Amino acid sequence: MDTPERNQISTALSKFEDSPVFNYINNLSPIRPVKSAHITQTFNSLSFSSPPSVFTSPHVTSFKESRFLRRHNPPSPLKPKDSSEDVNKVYSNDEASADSTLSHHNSSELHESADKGILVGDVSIALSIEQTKFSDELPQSLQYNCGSPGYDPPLCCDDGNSILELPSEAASDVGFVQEGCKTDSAEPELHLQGTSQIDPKGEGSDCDWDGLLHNGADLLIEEEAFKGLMQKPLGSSLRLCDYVPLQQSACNNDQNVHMVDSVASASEHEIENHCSELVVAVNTDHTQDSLANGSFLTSNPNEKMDNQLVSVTHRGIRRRCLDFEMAGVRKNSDDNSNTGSSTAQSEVRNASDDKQLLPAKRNANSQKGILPGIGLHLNALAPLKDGTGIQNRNLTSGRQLSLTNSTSLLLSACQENQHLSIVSVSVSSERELDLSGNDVQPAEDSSLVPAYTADEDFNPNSPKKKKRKSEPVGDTSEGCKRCNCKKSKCLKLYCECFAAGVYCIEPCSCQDCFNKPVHEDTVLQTRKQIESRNPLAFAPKVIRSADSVPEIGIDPNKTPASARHKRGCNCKKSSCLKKYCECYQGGVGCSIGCRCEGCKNAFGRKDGSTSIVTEGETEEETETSDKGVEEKAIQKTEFQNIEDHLESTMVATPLRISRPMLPMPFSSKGKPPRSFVTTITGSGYFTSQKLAKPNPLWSQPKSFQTVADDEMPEILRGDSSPIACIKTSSPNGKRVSSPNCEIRSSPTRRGGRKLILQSIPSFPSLTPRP
DNA sequence: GAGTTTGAAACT
DNA sequence: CAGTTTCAAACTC
Repeated sequence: MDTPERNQISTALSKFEDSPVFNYINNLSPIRPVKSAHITQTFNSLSFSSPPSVFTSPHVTSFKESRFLRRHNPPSPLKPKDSSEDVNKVYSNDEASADSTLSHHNSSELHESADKGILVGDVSIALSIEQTKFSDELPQSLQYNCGSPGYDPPLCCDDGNSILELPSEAASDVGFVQEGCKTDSAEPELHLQGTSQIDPKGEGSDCDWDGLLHNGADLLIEEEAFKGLMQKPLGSSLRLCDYVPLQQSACNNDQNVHMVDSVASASEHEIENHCSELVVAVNTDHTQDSLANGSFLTSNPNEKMDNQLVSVTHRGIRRRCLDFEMAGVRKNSDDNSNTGSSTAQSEVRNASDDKQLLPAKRNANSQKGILPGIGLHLNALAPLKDGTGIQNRNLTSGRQLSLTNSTSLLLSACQENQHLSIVSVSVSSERELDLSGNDVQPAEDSSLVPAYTADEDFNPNSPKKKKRKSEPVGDTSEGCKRCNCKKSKCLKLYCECFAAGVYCIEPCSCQDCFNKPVHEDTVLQTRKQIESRNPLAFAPKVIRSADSVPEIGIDPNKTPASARHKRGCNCKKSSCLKKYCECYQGGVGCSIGCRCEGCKNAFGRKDGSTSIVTEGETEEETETSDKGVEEKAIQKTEFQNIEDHLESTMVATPLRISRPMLPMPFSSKGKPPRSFVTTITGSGYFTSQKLAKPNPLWSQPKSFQTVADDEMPEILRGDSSPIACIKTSSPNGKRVSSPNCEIRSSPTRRGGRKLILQSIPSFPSLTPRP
């Protein structure tokens, strides 16, 4: 049974990998045939699982990783490490000493693996390719882990094997393991852990664990969560403890190990989804395990063992918790960090931790980034003009996965950005690519420099922030500076940052700002409220088809103004010739939807004469009435297309928290224009915040084109109603462009087929909420 | 930097 | 839905 099952299991695991979370859930159910999971398989599965977890909460992994990194300063060189191991380490760290030995290996390995795993997860989301890579790597990593130089990989392998081999026990254990592992692919980890546990590896790790425990709130949180889980399922928890000792006492306790793993994995899975859920799942797992391994439960001589178990469980929990925590942790961290800079805070924490722990900040960052992905990125991104730059770098770096890269980059780049990175990641690696392309493009180049600097800064972590602050990158300076809200608490659309879906950061001069990661909940709630009123509230105000000219499939000419303001302006005194006019500010011509008086918008007048300035040309052309009509028709069609894209994209993107803010150099001040610009390209949507100022008229005409690249703060989007994609008529009857749906501009916006939304004649049905 | 203008956002 | 108020950016000095 065992051996054959093992094979099956392995295959099954691979399957699971495909849909880790779901699989995991399934696995949780005892239904699944018990399998002695092969270590390798488990590893693979783990790796795979991680990706799914990523889906749930990629961020979490990142955190874990970061933590691990910290912990592990020493070893992690092994790239391919089992996430499981890492996880284990983490958990072990929490608890401790006994596990520590194991944790060591694990930790180091975990770090890498975790990172990878995280990355994988992210990647999986974003890129299938990356996933594949990870999967590939994972196995290797696992191997490495097992035999990883630093750590005692072999042991793990052995353990795993032994476990598998174990007959009766193994069967039961395996079953558990499988369940747990399955989803997370924790098996490998478990095995590793078990092995590690068995072996004294952990010793070094012990220290790490301790450090981890100390490390940070994250760890603490995890631990707490873990503990809570453990405790809740008293039986299970006890079991764990018991098991642990047993394992130690009884070297073989593969079962125990399995148990742990299973639990951990299960917990992890759950964690990914929800902490509470995780806990429950864990409990269940434990119970099961305990049931299966009654002996283990009973025997728990050594706390260490318990620790191990706990650690193991923690791992799973951790990850999930991490993910889960990410939000919470972030909050916490944010709170902490917030003191300094809201966005940076979390990053800082992580960074600090990471720094402490290890050199591989990247990983940590990436990890962090992943976790945080939830939401905050906006800030990170925003401040960045850099964001783009970062992404680019990532891309350029071509590290593992674009996602990972992006995440890592974001993280590194923007301390706060981690969140962003996540988002971006979630979106897709493609974006990054696109971004890179886009970013690279024109306008931002100028900004890029600063951005890069910022990025670099980010990499260094702490320095990043400083640099940012200290260095106002050209664009960034502006970008950095965002709002100056005094009464709105930055929780209203008055606040540019909030409106842009970005957290306020240091550069902001706002007072009583609540638009910080610390107040993420508040921010999200507020957003929801606002969106409930106006689904497009956070949508880019200006939808621009990519630059009309280049892009197109559509005649550039036809697109008078490359873009249109979603609602249209209502200018009375500015004649739409000043930034008071959102249309003008957005570098787009006024359209029929505008209620402006005396429109003289250089980009195009609403009367149709709108000078449509082809973006490239920027100049307004006098309108082409003909064009106007055609455009409208086109726009409609395009719009629909766009909507489709948006919808698809929206759906795809879990959270759009982050918007990379491109630092658009705006006019003199250089602040990004209020309105976001959304460019729709065939490839994707990007919404840029204000950053982009398309207008040539503006300080930077290029920005326009390039600007489009800005990604909307997807975070917000995510939060924001999915509606975004949908075009809706504004409440006012104004046109509403799909805000959220940001189409990622292809790397080459221009080049890409663009859907030009310009003026949207009407958003008929789609408008969800007028 | 302070004050004014402007129009969007929010409120009624 | 319209009118009013609030708000913060844009602008001016």
